[in-house]
Amino acid sequence: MRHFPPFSNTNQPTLTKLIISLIHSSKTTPQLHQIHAQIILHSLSHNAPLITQLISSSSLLRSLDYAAALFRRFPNPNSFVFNAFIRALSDNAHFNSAISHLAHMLRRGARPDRLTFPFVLRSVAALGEAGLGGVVHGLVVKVGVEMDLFVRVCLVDMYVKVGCLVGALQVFDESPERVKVGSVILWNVLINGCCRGGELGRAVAMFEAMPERSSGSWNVLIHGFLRVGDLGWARRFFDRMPREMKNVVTWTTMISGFSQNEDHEQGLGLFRRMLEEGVRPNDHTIVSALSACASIGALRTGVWIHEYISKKGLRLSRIVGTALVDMYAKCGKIDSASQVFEEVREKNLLTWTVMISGWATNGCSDLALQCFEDMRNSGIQPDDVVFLAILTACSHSGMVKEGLRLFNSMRFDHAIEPNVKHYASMVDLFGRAGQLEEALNFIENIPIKPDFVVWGALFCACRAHKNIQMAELASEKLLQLEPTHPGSYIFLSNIYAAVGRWEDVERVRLKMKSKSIEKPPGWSYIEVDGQVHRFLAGDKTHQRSREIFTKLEELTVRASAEGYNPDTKWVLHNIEEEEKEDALGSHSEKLALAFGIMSTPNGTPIMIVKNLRVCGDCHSLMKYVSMARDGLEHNFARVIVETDSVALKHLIQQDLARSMHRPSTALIKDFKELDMGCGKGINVRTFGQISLLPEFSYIANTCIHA
DNA sequence: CTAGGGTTAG
Repeated sequence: MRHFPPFSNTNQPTLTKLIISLIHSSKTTPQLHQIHAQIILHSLSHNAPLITQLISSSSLLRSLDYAAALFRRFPNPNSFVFNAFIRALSDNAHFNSAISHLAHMLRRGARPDRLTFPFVLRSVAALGEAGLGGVVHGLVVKVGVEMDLFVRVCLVDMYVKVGCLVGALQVFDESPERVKVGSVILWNVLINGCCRGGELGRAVAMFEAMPERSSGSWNVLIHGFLRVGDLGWARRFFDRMPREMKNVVTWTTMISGFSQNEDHEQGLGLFRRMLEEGVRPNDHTIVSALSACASIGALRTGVWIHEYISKKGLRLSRIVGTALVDMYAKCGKIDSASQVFEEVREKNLLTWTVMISGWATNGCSDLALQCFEDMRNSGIQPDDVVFLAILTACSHSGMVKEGLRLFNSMRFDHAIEPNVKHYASMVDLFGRAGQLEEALNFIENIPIKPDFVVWGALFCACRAHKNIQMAELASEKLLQLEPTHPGSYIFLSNIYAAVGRWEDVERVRLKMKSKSIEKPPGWSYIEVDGQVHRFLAGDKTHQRSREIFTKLEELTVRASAEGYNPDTKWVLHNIEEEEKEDALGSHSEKLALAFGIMSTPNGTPIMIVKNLRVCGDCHSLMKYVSMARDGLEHNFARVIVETDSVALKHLIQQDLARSMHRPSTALIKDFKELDMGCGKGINVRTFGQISLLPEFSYIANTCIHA
């Protein structure tokens, strides 16, 4: 924009219109600066419409500081200027400020109108301030704009979001009939409110009663069912929804909803169907699909989505890029993750966090630390989550000093108050390194109440370093904190088993039984030709069940011929169940792997063991991985273990992830076996991801490369 | 006299 059109002989209204259209077409803040300069040159800086437009455009371009400067310099802002600025504040999450500018507006004698309240109400909703909501509602009535549809919609929405369904219903009921009939959106907002308030029955009733329905109504209701985990009803309404009404939002809602309810396969199935039906995915869709891939380790599907993005020439946005990095990292393809990471322009904190924890969980602690340094050098301020990732990297690789340094730097250099997860990570850091006294001392000095995970970390360290007194102390705490958690008993039993106190093992087992605490069954997934199959222990429901069992028998025979003897020392014996499973030889992971081997003689079985609960499974699992490798021409198998068992996390982490860092020393027993099974020229590589957060899933990948 | 807009995919 070197040359401005000759303005001298243009009259003012035309000029204003011209400049407004120029502001509209601006794509960057510097362009706005140029236009602003011209506005000043033409003595138009008191022109309210122009400044209004400049404020909203700079807000759109994320330059709130500039918008604020424009607002402050404007001598007597009228309601237009105020409205634009309040909206800018609300759009940029400055909710308190947005609300206080309404008061400011009243003091300055600018009259709020039907376009002021929506953004103030949105801010109130975001803050969840029910009391403030009532005050603003009062003002709406006082100013006399409560019959405006836009305002009403925002009022209802506000009441919904501050958790006041009664208020929302009241505003809706008070709305004149013509408004209710004419406005689908008012219904949608209220149906959404009923869903959020957990009143699904009411939501359906309103849905059936409304005069006409557009896509949004269906989407809101389907989303409501998905949010409460009712996949069945979500599906029923989705199927009932007319085909031409299903838009990107509908499909994305379904994909991410199914995935968030742990049905990642159906989520991905829906994604495929969506493409078949010719609906174009957007960033939201891609991210949901990728996150489903990451959860179940569906690498092939993930790669396919990556190829789809490239093929369609879609720009690798920051959010999609971040999702891709995460997917590759969680599927164990850390080199691909790193490659994509380099391609992402304008990385933000999340992008860096994903990459850093990717390095950390894939066993590359020094690269994680390096990445953290790079992030700081690029001027991005770390938060509590990055620190958790980086502390994990330290504890995985035995860098106690570095971990302690970072922990202190977090508090003193960055003023980030550690939370319970950081404390757990520190206990893990000391404990893993064998500094048990330091770990215990640390727990005793933390300012908040240590939770199950903190004591669990100490316990696992005690077990690893065979300190039975401290282990008993820890497991006592665990039992106090979670008396019904099977893990509490398994912990205690394990430590007794480790030192051969079998009568104590039995005592714990009986105690557990008398309280009828049981471990829930584990299940396994395996991806074959991009299709994910799921198995339970002893599962005979698979179409090719007979073949699978035959294959499994063949593998079992071979395993024992190779001298495979399950080491049950670490297992909490649930005799009946174990015997049953062993007799059938049908642990879920064995079934899955047998199926994988028989289905992909030349391919890459990727197996996912889900919700694994018993420590011993890990052992047999490793054996089967090595067998899978034997059974494959390509000498490559991948196993992903997902569990919420703290004990198992630590076992796998110690047995697998650790040995990666010290490949030459102290290979754990499982590992020796695995190593032998692999034979010459095979490079065994393992990596584990540990999360100390119980709500996070745990994934350990094992790769055996030729 | 005039500029500016709402719900649903975390």
